Amino acid sequence: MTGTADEPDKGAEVSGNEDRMVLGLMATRIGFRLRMLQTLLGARVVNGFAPYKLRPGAFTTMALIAANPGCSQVDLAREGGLDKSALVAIVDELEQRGLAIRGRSAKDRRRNSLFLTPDGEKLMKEMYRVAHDTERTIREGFSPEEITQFFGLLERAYQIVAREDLPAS
Amino acid sequence: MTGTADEPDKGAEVSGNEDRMVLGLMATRIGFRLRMLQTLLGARVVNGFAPYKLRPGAFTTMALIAANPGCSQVDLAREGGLDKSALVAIVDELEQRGLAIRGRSAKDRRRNSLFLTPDGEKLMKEMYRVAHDTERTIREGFSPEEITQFFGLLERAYQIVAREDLPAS
DNA sequence: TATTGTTATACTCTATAACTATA
DNA sequence: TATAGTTATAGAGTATAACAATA
Repeated sequence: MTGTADEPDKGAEVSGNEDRMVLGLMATRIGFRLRMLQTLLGARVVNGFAPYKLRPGAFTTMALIAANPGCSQVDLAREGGLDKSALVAIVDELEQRGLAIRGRSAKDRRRNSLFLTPDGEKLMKEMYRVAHDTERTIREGFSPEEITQFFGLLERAYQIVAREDLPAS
Repeated sequence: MTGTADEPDKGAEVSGNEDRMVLGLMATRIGFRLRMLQTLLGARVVNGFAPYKLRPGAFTTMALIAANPGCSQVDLAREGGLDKSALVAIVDELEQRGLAIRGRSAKDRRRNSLFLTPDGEKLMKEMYRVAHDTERTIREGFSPEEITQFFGLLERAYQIVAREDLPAS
């Protein structure tokens, strides 16, 4: 849009530090460290899941349905960090592929009660192994105590933030 | 596309567990815990940065330029987890707002040497406080030792994964 | 031949709002 | 009036490939 590259001070030749990068202030940002690690791991998972031709979120959705048979789509949206509208397409896909079933709740007929089919259970477990394998070397590089610490800190941090975001504080 | 909602077994009324959700297999997935926490923190940061009318990545870019004056755009892309093409728009914006300068490297004239202006330094520090504040209660909920552990584990996990993704293993 | 910066493009993901049916 | 599910749409972010300049 505004390609003015002929000012005297803009194209000036300068010399600065062209060595290895340091993180500076970003080193103390939890969100930044989280994102950097997740970007790398997420790319691996996308790669590993590619053969299954399922959209992102399908595996998480299947795993949560398996752990909570009969749950509703809003339950899944909340727990999986997605919007409820995004879940429609995911559940559509799972149903069309014969991996999940949309039943109707007997108690509240607005809600869908979601279940995995045997095929869905099987595929979910297979994808879990794929996903878990992308983190294998991290687990191998950590001691069992460190793994426990890591999950504990992640869980506590999440609870702190989630609790604050709920009420009208 | 295929809205067949009249099979007898699809709309069947069923009853399942409609209580609180559990994570099941997802509880042991590092990537899932990372994403859940980051989704929450990211929303806070987006919210806090809204008044500045800068695109996501602009703050990270400024902070990394400040820590590495004279760095190039590919340096920033690699360190910030972005594509180099995404950085063009960000640096364009920073330059147009008078927050950063694109100099030309004297050693390698393909490279831009990036610097923050005094205004850029000032704004970057202000935004750092905003971002840091979104994580305040996590830090307050952790002991100093736990904070150190948390960053240490995050850093080690990142190094493990990053090291594997580089060579042709 | 490889790399930096750039542009254009296509694609995906997400966010929003509106609508329905139920409560 | 509020909630669950659905749909449509617009917007933002990302990835890809191609190109020019330089190494």
